[in-house]
Amino acid sequence: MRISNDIESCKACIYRQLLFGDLTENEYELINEARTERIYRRGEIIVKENDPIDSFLYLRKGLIKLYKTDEHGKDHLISINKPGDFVSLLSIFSNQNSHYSIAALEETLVCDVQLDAIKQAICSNNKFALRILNRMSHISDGVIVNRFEIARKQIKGRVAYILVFLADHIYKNHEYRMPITRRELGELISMTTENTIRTLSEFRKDGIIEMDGRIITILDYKRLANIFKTG
Amino acid sequence: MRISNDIESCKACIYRQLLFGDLTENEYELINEARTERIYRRGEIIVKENDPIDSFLYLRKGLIKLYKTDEHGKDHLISINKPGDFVSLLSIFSNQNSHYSIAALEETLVCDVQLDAIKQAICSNNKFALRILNRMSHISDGVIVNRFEIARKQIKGRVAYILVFLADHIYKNHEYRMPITRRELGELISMTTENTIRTLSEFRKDGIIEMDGRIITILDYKRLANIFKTG
DNA sequence: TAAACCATATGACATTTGTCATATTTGCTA
DNA sequence: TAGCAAATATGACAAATGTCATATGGTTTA
Repeated sequence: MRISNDIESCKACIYRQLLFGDLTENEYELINEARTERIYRRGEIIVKENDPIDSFLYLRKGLIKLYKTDEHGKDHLISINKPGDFVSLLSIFSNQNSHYSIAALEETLVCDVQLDAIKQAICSNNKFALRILNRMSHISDGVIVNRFEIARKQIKGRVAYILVFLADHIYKNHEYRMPITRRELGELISMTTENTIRTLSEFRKDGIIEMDGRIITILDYKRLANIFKTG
Repeated sequence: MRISNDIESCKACIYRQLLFGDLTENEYELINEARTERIYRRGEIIVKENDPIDSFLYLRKGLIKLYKTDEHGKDHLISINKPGDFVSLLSIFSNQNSHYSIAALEETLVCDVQLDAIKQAICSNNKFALRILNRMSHISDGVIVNRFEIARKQIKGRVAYILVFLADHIYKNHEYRMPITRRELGELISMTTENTIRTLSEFRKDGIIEMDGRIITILDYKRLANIFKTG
């Protein structure tokens, strides 16, 4: 991880409008002074489970995984998030330590705002408070619906769901570089690595996808979407 | 469902302190005027998936299930909640329709506050805004951790998890009347009704629990907790 | 009160998923 | 660049879970 000094960049940041749009100049300056920018490389851990929460984090660029580690040391992914999903909101404001870990899946730019500054802004600006509540509703709903969709499907439906999720929501393209290993994909859908690989191979043999290492190409989107719908 | 007229009751309500404790008399009166009390019998639906959200709901008494219905008409339970879990917060403030249904598992008293009044209180009282954020963090964290615990276990661990959850969190007793059918229990742990029943029978044969219809008695809490820990 | 329906229960068997073994390829580091 | 560790891949078999059939008891409703 390295600290960035590109403080000017935030004047053009999408969150300036999306999240901080209602703040006055003064309030915005307050936030900005409590803010640091950090760059993480693939694989680096941004937050570790049980870390105390004293910052409000948001992604400016990149991709992260949210996960928990069980008592045997096995990881279980909860979600994959891109900028726009304010993941750190989930445990924030509960005055507790984080229930989750966060790690970078690719080069990721994270903004870190001291929680006290955010709380101050919430107290001085009511529209901002409502925006935070609104974002939080969206994010927790998204995570719960995702986990629900996975829980009720069998392995083919689960793999198809993730492949379509990455194509539609993350990369907006039928061809993309898979951001996680097969093992992590298994950890995301609560299946073993072997069966996850087998299912991908099956999709390849059936002509639904093409695989060249990490590069995935969805050849028959309709069929894939149907597998994911019927479970 | 019937409307209650027991408006006086809210002076002694636990939420008066827990959630509304920071409000001024005026703000509290505003909330109170936008409030209705409803009583639901076991089985009645409180909120239906896709209903527009225009109220802030909280349970005063009783027990509810949060669930989604899939395209085949099969229900999937997301959680079981008692007073203190403000479930309606989950989708609220997102300006959307509900992603979930809510139904009463026993006679349940629900307070319904017009969302506009809540928003007004958030805008006029900053401490209240932080309280709402705090509650929301807790609730969504709770649901996500629950789903995570279930996803990573096999059927015995899942059943044990729910039996312990009901004993420790809901009834605070090793003997209780199971609030859901075996089918609903299966829907909660994402397993078939048959295998859910089989697992309960196995626990009974092994002397871990006793069953008399709906009445469950945990005989060997230690062993049950161990099954739920080891998966 | 009888009939219909649903919840509980269990067996037999099919299907899905996990485990273990093994091989090859990829990517990282000394 | 060689060597090592991890990722990808596949087969054989074991274990877990689902499906279908059937039975019984309880509850609701005509």
